[in-house]
Amino acid sequence: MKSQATSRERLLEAASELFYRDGVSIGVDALCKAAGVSKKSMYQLFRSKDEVIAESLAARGPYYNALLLPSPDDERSPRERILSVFEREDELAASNEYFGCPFVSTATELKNPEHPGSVVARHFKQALTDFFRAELVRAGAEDADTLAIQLTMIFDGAGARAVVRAQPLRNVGVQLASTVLDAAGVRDEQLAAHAR
Amino acid sequence: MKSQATSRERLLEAASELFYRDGVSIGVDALCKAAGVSKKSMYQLFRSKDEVIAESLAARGPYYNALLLPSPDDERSPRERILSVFEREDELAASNEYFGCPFVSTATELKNPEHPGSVVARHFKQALTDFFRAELVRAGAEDADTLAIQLTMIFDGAGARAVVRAQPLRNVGVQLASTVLDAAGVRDEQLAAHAR
DNA sequence: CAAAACATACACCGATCGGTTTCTTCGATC
DNA sequence: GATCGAAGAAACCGATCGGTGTATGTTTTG
Repeated sequence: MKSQATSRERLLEAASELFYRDGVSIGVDALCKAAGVSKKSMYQLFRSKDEVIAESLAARGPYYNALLLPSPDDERSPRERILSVFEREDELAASNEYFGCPFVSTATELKNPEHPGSVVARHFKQALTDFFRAELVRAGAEDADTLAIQLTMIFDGAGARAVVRAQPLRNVGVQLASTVLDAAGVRDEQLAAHAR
Repeated sequence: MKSQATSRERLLEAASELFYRDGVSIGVDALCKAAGVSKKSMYQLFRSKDEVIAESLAARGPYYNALLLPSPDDERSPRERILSVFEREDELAASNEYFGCPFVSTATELKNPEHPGSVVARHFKQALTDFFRAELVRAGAEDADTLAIQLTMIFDGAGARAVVRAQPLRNVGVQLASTVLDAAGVRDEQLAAHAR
């Protein structure tokens, strides 16, 4: 027993890290070596490298959501719950190992929007938008759809800043999101589930 | 004479297009074939493929700026000049051949922030921020530095939306930028060079 | 203990990678 | 018309690409 995780789990975990850190162009040999799994085994667990890309990205979803999103029993106001996402992202970006949202990065590298990995990325981004939308609805905001998209754009814009390694100014994303919520009349005092 | 452009020009132009459309992983052979230049010639015009990447990106800068930024003798208000950038981006994104900002895309693929191409990308983003900042100063906005960064983030967030091919909702970036300018008190009536 | 199932290491496949070299062809100069 | 340099086509280099086949264990199962 070299580890209690299955070959599949080790493979997906190594893939998540390597594809994010070094790009999806990293070779299958290097990936298998890092995972401690033979190529043969990999190819009978997955049909192709592309499938590994897509599945490792999909597996990253819940983990990444847990990092970013407030827990469901976090009873702060919708506004605070939304802003906490940008605070989390800001913390991540400060850690020097953050090169932007992994889903956007991978989609950027894959180019082809039909690639299974791109589909996963699109779904994840929609899930983030859905989270924002649900909170905005709870807060009673008008035009929650557009606002949710705008918040997602701010999130990815902050990610792009990390990608190009612009000078790290803290909390710019949080401030920007605050401005948008202010303009939309989403305030702290609004109680959850008390949407007018 | 196969074309009036020099080998160098043809190479950089083909590189700009192929690296953007297919990614920087595209091979040197394919690049040279597309440019109608022999590998031999390429390697005596440039030291390495990495140098071609950086120079083709740098060459794209002025062209891309001309596409996005209003001309200096465009006499609209700073606010309108700023918003026009997001309108331009929105038009680009609608064209189905736009996969996000080329500079952010390339930096994402390169991973290494020390790569000459990443340096060029960082400079370009700073130039865009500088444009926003100059307009904001002209409009008399407070905290022009932070606002300029926020506008750049919105720009790149809209680019990320194009990358993941989210459902194309028009003018979301423009609206978002408007909201931010409204909140900052940057209005149309403010005349250029009449900063308070 | 034997048999079957599995996972390993590793050679191998054709293709392509970034980069170099050789040879040829062409056009300008004297 | 002879000479020279620039540029093109293409072979070549070792390395690596995604993917497959084989042969040797190592477990699990009966």
